[in-house]
Amino acid sequence: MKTISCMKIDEQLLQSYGAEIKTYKEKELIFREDDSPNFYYQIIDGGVKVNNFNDDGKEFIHNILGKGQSFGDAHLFIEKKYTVNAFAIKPTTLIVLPKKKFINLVEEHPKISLEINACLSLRLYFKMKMMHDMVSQQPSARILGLFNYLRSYTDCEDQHSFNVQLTRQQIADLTGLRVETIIRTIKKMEKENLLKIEDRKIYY
DNA sequence: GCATTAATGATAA
DNA sequence: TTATCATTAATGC
Repeated sequence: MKTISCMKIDEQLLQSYGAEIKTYKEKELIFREDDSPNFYYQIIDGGVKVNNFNDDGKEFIHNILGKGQSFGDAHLFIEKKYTVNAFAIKPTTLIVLPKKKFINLVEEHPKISLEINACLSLRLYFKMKMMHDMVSQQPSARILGLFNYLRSYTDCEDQHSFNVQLTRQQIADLTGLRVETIIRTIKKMEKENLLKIEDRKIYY
């Protein structure tokens, strides 16, 4: 079966609809909780994390995105405010298209509309799979669930050599576990051949 | 040197 | 068993 990957929208096309290039510094806010979604965002270069904070002020990361990926798209089809924040985690260049123009683009390009549908569906599918693993008490199950989810995003589906480009702290914030638990668990998992660690980098 | 990230040990819940 | 706290080592700028 041919998988429909999450194709980014052609940058030229976006620009022909009036998209702008925006740059963000590390740790700069892109949008915050309760903002009204007004733009389609696609990453040209850099990285973005989507998170929020619980009552104790602890961070929970919902997602970390890289080059070529879009975010916040689901909010453009509904009238709801953001429930999360988005931050640049490194110097980042985005291409940004206002909501109305995005809708125009989608209306005039049914094929792209279908791709966006497939993309959103795929994300939902893997998110649900991950949620299933996340309620597990076993730290290794949560980590595996997260890694499977992350791998589903990447184009390069090289089995066994997917490089997890997250710090252990970020993995902890994504799984709701402590960083020490992550460190100790992934070492155990390496011994069980569930993943590889080379040069402190995690390969799954 | 300083900041960040990773690793490890001790102890409490 | 995991969280928490403290400490130390390694890494990158």
